[in-house]
This record gives sequence, structure tokens and C-alpha cells, in this order.
Amino acid sequence: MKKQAKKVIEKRSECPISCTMDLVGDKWSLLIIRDMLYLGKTTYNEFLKSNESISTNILNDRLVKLTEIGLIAYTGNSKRKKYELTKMGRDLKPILESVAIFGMKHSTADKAFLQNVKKKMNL
Amino acid sequence: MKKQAKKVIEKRSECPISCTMDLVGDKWSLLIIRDMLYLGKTTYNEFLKSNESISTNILNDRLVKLTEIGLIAYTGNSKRKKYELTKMGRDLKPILESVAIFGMKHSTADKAFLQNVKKKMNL
DNA sequence: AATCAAACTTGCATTTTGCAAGTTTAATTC
DNA sequence: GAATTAAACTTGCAAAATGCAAGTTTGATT
Repeated sequence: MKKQAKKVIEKRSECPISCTMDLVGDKWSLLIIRDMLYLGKTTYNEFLKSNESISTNILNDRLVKLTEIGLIAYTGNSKRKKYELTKMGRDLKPILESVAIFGMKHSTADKAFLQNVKKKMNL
Repeated sequence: MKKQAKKVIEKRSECPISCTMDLVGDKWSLLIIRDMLYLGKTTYNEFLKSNESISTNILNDRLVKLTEIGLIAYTGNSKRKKYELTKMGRDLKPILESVAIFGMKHSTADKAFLQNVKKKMNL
């Protein structure tokens, strides 16, 4: 029954940008948040089926971390967890918006991607 | 004279958010951009002296990558490089702003940090 | 010409991520 | 209510990214 010790997230400095990156500046966290915000995903298996193919151990690790941080929270028993963004988590939306805008302008990404998603979600 | 091969950055998906994270979603890139945008830094040694203590190999790697991507560019000869943000790089500013706003609201970061910086820089 | 120092480079340890399995236990089916 | 299913993890090991402490190279300064 080895629960991973709740490791304190280290701050590299007092800069608000640096601090935020220390929370969600890894390869996967913001994509999980995106799936919640734009795709309405709530469960482990839904997150697992993203186009970017996150692996199970990383997904689990991120869900635990994001929950510990307080960006997401779950309801339901341990085998039917439903994750939701907290108030704090929803405050990440402007970040995702600006990241998406940059991506639509500069990357070779499919520019219709988020537009379609938003339409589907009535956003 | 081993130049590191210009490795193509892999896209995990067509999502603009994912694509942007594939470009600058590592532990250090946005902090270098921050130093250019808010602190007016332009040289290797200035970047090296950040509060977050980036190490020399990582800094060099990121400067090469960001230059290859086209977010920054340098003038000057190889021993007195002056880096500047490109038009594309300056388009990251809204991302840094929203990240900073989140950090000021939610992290235990020094809330005066960026305010002071901006005042100093007349932003 | 000698010295300095800015801009890298190298080697190796540690941490994070990726991949392919396996395990546990609520919920469903029979 | 026992057997089956599947959602939510867990584990082990390989690969990649990061961290650290040196060293090297080459324009600029003395």
C-alpha cells in the first residue's frame, strides 16, 4: 500500500510566472486541463483517450498532483471518480486561450481544431 | 566541431494548444522569454544570472532551439551575441501576461515582483 | 603577446517521461 | 451471490531531459 509521498512542489523563485510554471509547466498538465475545459472530460479513461496518447502512469501522476495543488477535484468513489476543475483551475482558462491563439497563429496546427471543439461545446 | 543536429520538434497532435506546448512547454523556455520581455536581457550571461539558476548546457540548448523555432534571433558575432525576440516571439506576450496574472492570484509568489519589474521597465 | 571573460562543451548523476505489462476492486451480468 | 468486466491504478525497466561541475574556445581588453 505504497502511496506516493505528497512531495512539495519546489519553487524556483518568487516570480509569479516561474511559480505558475512550477505548477503546470510540464508536458501534460495543461492538456488535461484543456480536455476538461474544452472537451468536457471528467474521467481517467476519457483523459486516456486524448489524441496525444498520454501514458497511464503519467496520467495518474498528473491527476494526483493537480488534485493536490487544488486545480482539480473529484467526486465519486475511488473506482468511479469524476474530476472537475476547481475555481482555481478555471482561472487557468485565460492561459489556455492565449496559448491557443498563439498556436492558431503560428503553428502548423489544424486551425479549425479548437473552433470546432468550441462549437461542439457551445463555447 | 560537432554541431547538434537540428532536430525537428515532434507534434503530439494537431491541437493548437498542444502544438504551442511542444514549442515552449518545457521548464525553461518561457522564463528566457520572460527575461527578454520584462527584464530586457539580451545576452547569454544575463540569462545565466536569473533567480532560477538555469544551468549552462540547458541555457545553450534552449537558446539554440528558440532560435531555430524562430522565436528569438541574434545579432553580433559569435562571442557577443545579442538576442532579441522576433515578431513571433513577441506574440508570446499574452501568454506570459495570463500566466503572470494566474501566478499573482494563486501562488505564494511575491505579488510585487512583476509590478516592480514593469515599473522599472516603464511597461 | 598575455590575460580576461563570454559563450559554449563535455561527462556523468539524477529526475522525468515513455512503454508494456500486471493488479485491484467497484459495477454488471448471469 | 459467484463470475465477469472494466475503470483506475501500479510496477519495472528503458529512454530522454535536466542538473551539476568541470573544462575549452575565441573575441575583446590590457
